[in-house]
Amino acid sequence: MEDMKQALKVALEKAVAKLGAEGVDIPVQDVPDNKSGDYGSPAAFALAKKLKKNPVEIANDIIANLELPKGIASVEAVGPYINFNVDIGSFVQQVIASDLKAKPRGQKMIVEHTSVNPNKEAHVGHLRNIVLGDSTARILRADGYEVEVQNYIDDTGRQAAESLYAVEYFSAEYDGSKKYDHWLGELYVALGKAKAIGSEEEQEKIEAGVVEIMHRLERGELRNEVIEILNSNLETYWSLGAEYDLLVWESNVVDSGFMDAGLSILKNSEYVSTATEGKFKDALIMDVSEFIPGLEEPNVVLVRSNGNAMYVCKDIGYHLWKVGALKGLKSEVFATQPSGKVLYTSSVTGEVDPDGQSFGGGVKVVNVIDIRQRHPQEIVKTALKLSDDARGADVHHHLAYEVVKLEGQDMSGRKGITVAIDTALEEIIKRTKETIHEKNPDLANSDEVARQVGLGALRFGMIKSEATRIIDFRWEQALNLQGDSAPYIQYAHARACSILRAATDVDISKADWSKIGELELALAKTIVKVPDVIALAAKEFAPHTVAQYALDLATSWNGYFNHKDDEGKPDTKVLDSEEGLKEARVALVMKVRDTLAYTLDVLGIAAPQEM
RNA sequence: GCGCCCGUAGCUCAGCCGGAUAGAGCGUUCGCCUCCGGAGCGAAAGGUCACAGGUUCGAAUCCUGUCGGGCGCGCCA
Repeated sequence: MEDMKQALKVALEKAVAKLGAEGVDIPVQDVPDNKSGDYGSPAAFALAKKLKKNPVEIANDIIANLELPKGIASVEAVGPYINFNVDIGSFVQQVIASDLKAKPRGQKMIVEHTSVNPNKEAHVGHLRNIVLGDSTARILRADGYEVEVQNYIDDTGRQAAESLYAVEYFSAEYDGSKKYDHWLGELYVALGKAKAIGSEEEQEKIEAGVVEIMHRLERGELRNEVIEILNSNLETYWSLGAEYDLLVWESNVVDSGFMDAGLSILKNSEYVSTATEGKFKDALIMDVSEFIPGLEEPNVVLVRSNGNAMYVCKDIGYHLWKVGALKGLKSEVFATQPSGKVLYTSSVTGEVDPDGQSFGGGVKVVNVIDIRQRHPQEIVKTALKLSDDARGADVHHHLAYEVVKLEGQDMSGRKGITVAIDTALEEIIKRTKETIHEKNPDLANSDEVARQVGLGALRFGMIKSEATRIIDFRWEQALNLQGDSAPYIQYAHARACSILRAATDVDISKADWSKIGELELALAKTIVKVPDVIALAAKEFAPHTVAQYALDLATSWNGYFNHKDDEGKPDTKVLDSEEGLKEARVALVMKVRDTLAYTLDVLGIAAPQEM
């Protein structure tokens, strides 16, 4: 059905060819609401020079030579524009019958998101990452890709070490009175404070303690301690509806030899060399100047002159594995997630691709990482290019998102100036419960619905605008359940469900499509855009386009629902419609409901039937 | 200094691979439940699309420059 524009394009190109202008690309677009026609083309403008005629004349010439494709009722020239009217009945009927979902492509995309340091509770800055990543994964899946979601666990980093040392330093004992990661986060912040205000000896003591923990982490001695934190974090991620295929631990990337193997590969590149003189003497450096603009220094250090590899080498090794240039990451079952999907984890004691799984080796990797990490991401990307991978630059996409501020202020996990995801979710669900109590006190499963609506609102706020926008997290705004929000869309869906509950005895096979009109057509024209919207969002890794579309569709449906005639009386009452029209309208409402639910699902937002 | 991102209504944002009068939400004002759900709908008011050039039949959209704001550019992670 989305082929309508394509069909018009072909028809126009044929007509244009007859006029002596072959091989011209003819655009077909939506017609603005105030003009007559459903689809239109400004083709005449482009041909004016070539044919040496004025556009209005050309438009008429084209129309004279045009064979209307099936489903088009009429064509007219509106000034220089060529506008088409579809056959309303057959168009709407076809939209309703069409499958809006993409076919499988047989290609695997690897999406890495979350990747929160396992040392504290996740906050609303991380929320943006998780929601963006999870939505992107869902969009890619909807566009026909197989998607493997990975969550990278930095188990050898300083942050985890600080938190674990803080427990020791304060001789703290976990008593279960609060969530483990929250408890640990407080100790982490307290340790930072103790270090900042402590005496020199105290600072040295803390530093020595942290370093010792780091060594133990590197030796893998504290895996269980990290798992405890991770489990606590996972509760949060799962509560958001995010799930993963594989946890990849940094220490396992090293154990698997990917870092060394990656360096071996890179050493074959003419851009990588060991400096024999100058400030990088004895260090392994990579010349990135051809690939990354805006650097004063063209070289980046991969291995220090003392022989220690830079952090980015681990990332390079990991990514070479992601794209299939390295193999052999061992893994095993880690947990069963809320949906029942099994989560695997990298592990030295596991095996390569257990249970018939096939991890890694994606045609493309998408990394959801904040925009400040752009530079190291560029280095990884450059390394992939230099690794002789024929697919070149396109294998790596950094989905860079701007930071989240808190009431206009910078957040800081280190200083504890944050709002935890758990807290935000709890608050918004509380607010939603109040709203339900007020508007629909008899709602049966109100707790679950409140969770779905509250979570939806929270997620939607994170993806409704472009990733390149700074988000200012403000409570007043976050707790608002009206307007440009998920509840608005969910409400539209619930309304459609409400009608359909009362329409169970309607036999839609008795629909008389000749009875429907412009109002139904407008709705159908919005519905039919879904595949294009999903495809564009997948191509550009832009979840916000789906969010904006969902709002459009809900608006379109709400407008239809509330439509009144010239005397101010409702004229779109589905169930009060005459025979034939009623059935057609019910069929359309079903399509609206399904499409709203589908787009919400692609955004990871539930569509309750009542709210 | 160089590079990247952002600048559209009072505020928060869509629109940006060029097309017809620049669209929402919040806020303000007015109206709409004897009508399938008012978390909704309709209307009013609110815009030199930062500024200046350029390309084009046509520019919020593409190019150049300027001005504001943010971020990045380490033998840190």
